[in-house]
Amino acid sequence: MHMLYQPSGAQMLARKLSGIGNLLPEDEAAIAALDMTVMNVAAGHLIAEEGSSPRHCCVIIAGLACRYKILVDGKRQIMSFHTPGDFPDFYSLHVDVMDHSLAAATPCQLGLVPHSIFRQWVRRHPHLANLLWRDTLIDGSMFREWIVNVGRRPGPRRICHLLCELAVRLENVGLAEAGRIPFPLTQSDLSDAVGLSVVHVNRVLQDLKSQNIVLFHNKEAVIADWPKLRAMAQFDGAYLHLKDGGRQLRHFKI
Amino acid sequence: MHMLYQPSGAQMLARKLSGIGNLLPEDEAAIAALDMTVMNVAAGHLIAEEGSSPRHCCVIIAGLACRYKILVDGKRQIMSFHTPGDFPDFYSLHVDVMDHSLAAATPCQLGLVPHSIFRQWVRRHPHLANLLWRDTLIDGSMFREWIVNVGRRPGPRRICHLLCELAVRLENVGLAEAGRIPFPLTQSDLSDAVGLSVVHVNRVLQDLKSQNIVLFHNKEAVIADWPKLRAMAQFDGAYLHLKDGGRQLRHFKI
DNA sequence: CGTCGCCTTGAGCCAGCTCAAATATTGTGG
DNA sequence: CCACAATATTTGAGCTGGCTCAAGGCGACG
Repeated sequence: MHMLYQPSGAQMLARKLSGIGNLLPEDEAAIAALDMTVMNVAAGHLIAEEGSSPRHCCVIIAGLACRYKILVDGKRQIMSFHTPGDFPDFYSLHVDVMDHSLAAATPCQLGLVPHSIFRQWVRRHPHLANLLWRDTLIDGSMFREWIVNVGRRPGPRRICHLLCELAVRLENVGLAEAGRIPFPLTQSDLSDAVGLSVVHVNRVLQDLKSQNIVLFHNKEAVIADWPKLRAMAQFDGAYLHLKDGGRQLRHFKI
Repeated sequence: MHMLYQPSGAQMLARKLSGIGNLLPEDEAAIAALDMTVMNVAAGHLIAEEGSSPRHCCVIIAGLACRYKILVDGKRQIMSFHTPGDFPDFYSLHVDVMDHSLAAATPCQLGLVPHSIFRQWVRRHPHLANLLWRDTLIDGSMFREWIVNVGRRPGPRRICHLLCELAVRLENVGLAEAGRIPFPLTQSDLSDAVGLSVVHVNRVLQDLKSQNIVLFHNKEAVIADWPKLRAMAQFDGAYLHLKDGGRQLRHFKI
């Protein structure tokens, strides 16, 4: 993602976790010692399929992944996006069968970690285990906010809200700078995330451009007017539960 | 809830947990030894407020609770309902501040358990801890399905899906019988849960009645035609991750 | 330099909305 | 047990945000 220096999986994981809580030196050591198999997945390809039972969890090193379900009439609903540092199929540790699919929304680099390693962590590092648990609970918070978004916000607000969330989360792992975030999604992905039609999403985006709030160039979103975007979305990032209320963020204060 | 015999909080909790996994004898003992303060909350009253930091978790003993957020324009979105045996503010154990409100949708009886007790459990009973973690992850699964419901299903399907979920979950804790479930919600609650207007919900419900699929009498829903309701909802309960795929259910096979 | 995926635009339509008022139903105090 | 208030449901009518269908433009990539 527009970086020369490519952080490792362990580094991304540490960044992510220290964004939502404190890592003890012992936890940092455990993470640094993590031996993950690196794997590349092409855009659109499955990482874990609905109905399968993974034997490992993946940490996203680079790229953007998403969870989704496909309905019988072919409609798709995306339920979350995952940025580097996330470990979105962690829940397979405690839940036997995937009830949704996980795919690479863009080309992704993943680190695979066998379940057994994480189970060991949980046993040996209770503090780290609590932080992992906290992370899965924050995941739940994000789902709840997503429900609100899709259930009660009109189209434009919905899209703005999603942009706000992505901006804050990306900055939190050091992947956004100067009001500019990687934004490699197609309008069709976006529409499946916010529960609108592609055509409508297109029209809303044009509107945002014409109001000089967000611009899209070259797989990046340039957030030209963060206060306006935030206001339009009625965005309050408390639900992300970042350490210190996200005060360490430079561009996208929540 | 239309029962002469009123199970205790510990009993409901044990039922709930054994519906999603196996309890060891040691776990059952820990649950039975649980000393909770029983408390009643009137319909519509808050159990835990957005922005607060509870020092205890509550177990629902009787009644129906819901999580929701209120938007600045006054719209409300309900993100989940909670039936007896659930412990919906468990996440306050690992997340400092409530990012949504939890309220009694109907008169509720709650058992309050101090955080310290649950923390002790987690330390001393790793098997039980994993089951609690599993429960919070299943909560996440339900949120994801709720996103799909609100994001991509047309109104009637949405409402049917919610009814299916409630039916299965209530039966799972022994609170549904003969195709009949307690259904104490107002149409306004329902509308805030599915993201539709009250008027529209009313019309859909009338339609369901006229097709003889579900009838509503006296705070109960009589599911007159489960296969039809299930088909209408395109309901697949896999996401509830009940033990044995929910095969122990008698009326509402998932 | 063709082709494939994505974005854009136009036009007509409809599911679900809002507003408003009538009619149950439930709860309360006397 | 009744009267009255408050809450919930129902109905009608008109409107609109977002949908679908269909076609055209335009990059990117082999």
